[in-house]
Amino acid sequence: MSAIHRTTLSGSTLTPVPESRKGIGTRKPNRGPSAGPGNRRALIAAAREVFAADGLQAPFSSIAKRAGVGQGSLYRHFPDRLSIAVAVFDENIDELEASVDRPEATLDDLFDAIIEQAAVSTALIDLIWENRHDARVAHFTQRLARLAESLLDREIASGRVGDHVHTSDVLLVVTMLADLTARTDAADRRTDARRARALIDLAFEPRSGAAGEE
Amino acid sequence: MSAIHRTTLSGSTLTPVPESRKGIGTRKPNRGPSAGPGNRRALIAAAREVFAADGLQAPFSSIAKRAGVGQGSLYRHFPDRLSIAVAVFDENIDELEASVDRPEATLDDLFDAIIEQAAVSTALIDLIWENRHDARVAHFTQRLARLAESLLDREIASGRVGDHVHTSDVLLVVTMLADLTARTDAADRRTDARRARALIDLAFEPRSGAAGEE
Amino acid sequence: MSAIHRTTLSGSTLTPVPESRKGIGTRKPNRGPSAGPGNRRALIAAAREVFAADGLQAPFSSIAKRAGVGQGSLYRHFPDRLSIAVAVFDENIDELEASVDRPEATLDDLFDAIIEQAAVSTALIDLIWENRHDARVAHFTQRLARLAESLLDREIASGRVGDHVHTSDVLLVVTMLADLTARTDAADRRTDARRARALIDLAFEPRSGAAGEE
Amino acid sequence: MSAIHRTTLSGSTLTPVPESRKGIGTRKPNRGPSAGPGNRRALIAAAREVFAADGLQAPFSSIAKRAGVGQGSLYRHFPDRLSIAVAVFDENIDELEASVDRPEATLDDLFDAIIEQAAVSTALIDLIWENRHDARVAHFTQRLARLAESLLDREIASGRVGDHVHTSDVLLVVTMLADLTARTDAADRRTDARRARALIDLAFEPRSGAAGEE
DNA sequence: TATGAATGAGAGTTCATTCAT
DNA sequence: CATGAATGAACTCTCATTCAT
Repeated sequence: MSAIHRTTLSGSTLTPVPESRKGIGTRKPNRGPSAGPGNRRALIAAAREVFAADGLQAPFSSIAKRAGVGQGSLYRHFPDRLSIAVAVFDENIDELEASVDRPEATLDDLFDAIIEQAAVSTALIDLIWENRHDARVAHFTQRLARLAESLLDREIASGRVGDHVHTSDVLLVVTMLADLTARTDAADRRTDARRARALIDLAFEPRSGAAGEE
Repeated sequence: MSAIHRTTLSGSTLTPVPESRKGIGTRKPNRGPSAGPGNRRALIAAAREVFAADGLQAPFSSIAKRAGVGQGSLYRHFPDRLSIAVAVFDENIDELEASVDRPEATLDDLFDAIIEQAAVSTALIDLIWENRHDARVAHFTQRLARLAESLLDREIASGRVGDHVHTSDVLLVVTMLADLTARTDAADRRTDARRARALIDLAFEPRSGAAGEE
Repeated sequence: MSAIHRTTLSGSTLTPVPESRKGIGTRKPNRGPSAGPGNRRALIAAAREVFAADGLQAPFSSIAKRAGVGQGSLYRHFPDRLSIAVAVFDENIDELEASVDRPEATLDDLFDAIIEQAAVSTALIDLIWENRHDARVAHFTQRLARLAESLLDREIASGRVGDHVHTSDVLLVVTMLADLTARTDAADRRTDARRARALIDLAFEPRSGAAGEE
Repeated sequence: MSAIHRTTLSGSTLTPVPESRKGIGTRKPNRGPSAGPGNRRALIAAAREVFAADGLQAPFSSIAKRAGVGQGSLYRHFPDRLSIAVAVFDENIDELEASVDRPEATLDDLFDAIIEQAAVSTALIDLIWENRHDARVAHFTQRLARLAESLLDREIASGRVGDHVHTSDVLLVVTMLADLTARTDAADRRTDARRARALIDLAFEPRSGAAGEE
């Protein structure tokens, strides 16, 4: 009965959205301004789940519903799709930094983390690349770049990666990897990811002819 | 209170005659069945443009409109989104084969051709990967694979590519490349593509241990 | 070639902003949630009229239009045809009970009331019989049965109806009568109904062999 | 995938219509004028099946499809819904006459035959009563009346039916019975029909006070 | 400030009817 | 005269956004 409007081509319906038909007219009491921060967190969490399950084009209202929050509040906190998407992905980068910003972390760790976030990453990638020029987005392209750069420097210094590799290469590869993993369904994911990683390793390894770093 | 929908049979169980159909419609003349093939071609062309401009989720009706064809005809020729997408991409693969199926063609030519088709390729990729298991799609995954395979064999034989590379690697790379190019907007496209190609070359080149270089 | 549907997020994966919504719309002001109950009543009244005039298959949207209510509100209150039909018919049964649930009421009163509701009853009957097994419908089959039963008991006790008549007979007769009256157009309605009632009287009257009349 | 347009309230999908997607463009050869009568017969048979399976509001085109005939031919033979419905029901009355127009036939036989035709009879009844005043329909109201009359006369003469019963009563009863049977689903059909028949018998039996015939 | 109902434009799909072949 | 593709209006249902409470 639902899902008629869904496109024929994408059919992800992971979490079937509670469908809380609690009868019309039972209105949650206005909890007042103090609910603000809590609502914001709930909305971000809900958006993450909804985007993961239904993609970036999921009904905006379903985010509010899943967060247990009024539509109005959603609009207050996040006036458009991009703003909530940015909030979600900001958290994602937080995670990324948390798991990668250690002295002993390697590029491989970054790739692992990216693959880990695959489901949400489809959206991430779509977002990053499509809105590359939006101010709100630019800032986390930079965060990602910073991350990539520090990892890369270390890897090159340690000789595990050739100095022909630039930060932009890493970002390129992150993009591709995220994309690839996100598209692939669970069954093939591991295989495809491994294959891609192998290619990346080959491309990144120090080149024989090069003197490296003296 | 008066009967708004009078029916053909005058009883309410029967199909109401749409109010507007009674009027003197200024409808495009029925060009007859001979319009069929032309319509089909127009639809595919329109779909290509529409998908390229607005993505795979562009209003289905806009395809009909751009093709200058009735909605019904669109549905007759292509009962769902996938079927017209397949038609478009079939043509794409035709082009691909045409430009790559020569004895002297290289993998680089394939990559060039893919990048050339970038705009439409977003959709292509979305399609290929999301409907990987649909019979209609499977067949051109195969066409693509065949293409990749013959090119790869030749490249390996000529020593330009290492024999550690498999057809599936080529397909992976094609996917990633198409995706990347499609997302990138015109300005950065050339730069990004060149960078990605460079990485691919590194990953594909014959490995030192092999008989390749000395 | 130019982007017809620019999206909120500026990327093609996101929801396009409908061209028209940008313009200065002359849309009816949002009267707020307080309009709810009024809307609901208006919708039921409109549905009654529309169903009566055009049958159960009248355009669903025409109900909203006649009620002066947005389509969305119609769907919020009544997610499908059956639910609004049930609401209408529930009111009908209310009326029926109001006019028949008196100590001095007779089966004839019930029949009169049914005939009175004839126009809406076509739909009623179609509904009751076609969705006999739907939970929402079952409940008012029961209300009707209860009504019929209490009337019947009284009639039999008073000797006006034979005890060979069961509640199910009354329901059968109610169905048939409603159907008949609904189909008949105004001119013949009175005649046909009278004739049918006469037959019913004959079928229901106490049988000679029974203890009824000495 | 289909059936979206179907009303929520009616869900009869007995015969799922072959769905002969024989590819677009394979056109049956024009068999010339000689196909006329055969087509007509095929159309009537198809209409009977389609109406029985999907009701009177079944897609007009599905009749042509099931008959294996072009839409144009359908329109040529039967310019509107009523005309083909009339043709179908004419055949029905033929059958009725065939099975009832014997000296030893009784009203019960008529009722049996009507019940037998139940599936198609829904439509029949809808038609007869809604278009009672259309010239094309009037004629078979008459045929039916003639049938009823001759049976009734015989029954009254033989004393099995009271002379308080008129032809119009029989027609009324036929209508009601057909309607009832048509609506009822297979499981309850027998029970309901029996119950109704019992009531009819009571209503039709010779009345005690009446002197009968003599 | 939070809530969620109200609003209506639009997208997808069906189907009556026409008409070139 | 048969065929069946073409046409497009109509109908259903969805969802972004506003706004009274």
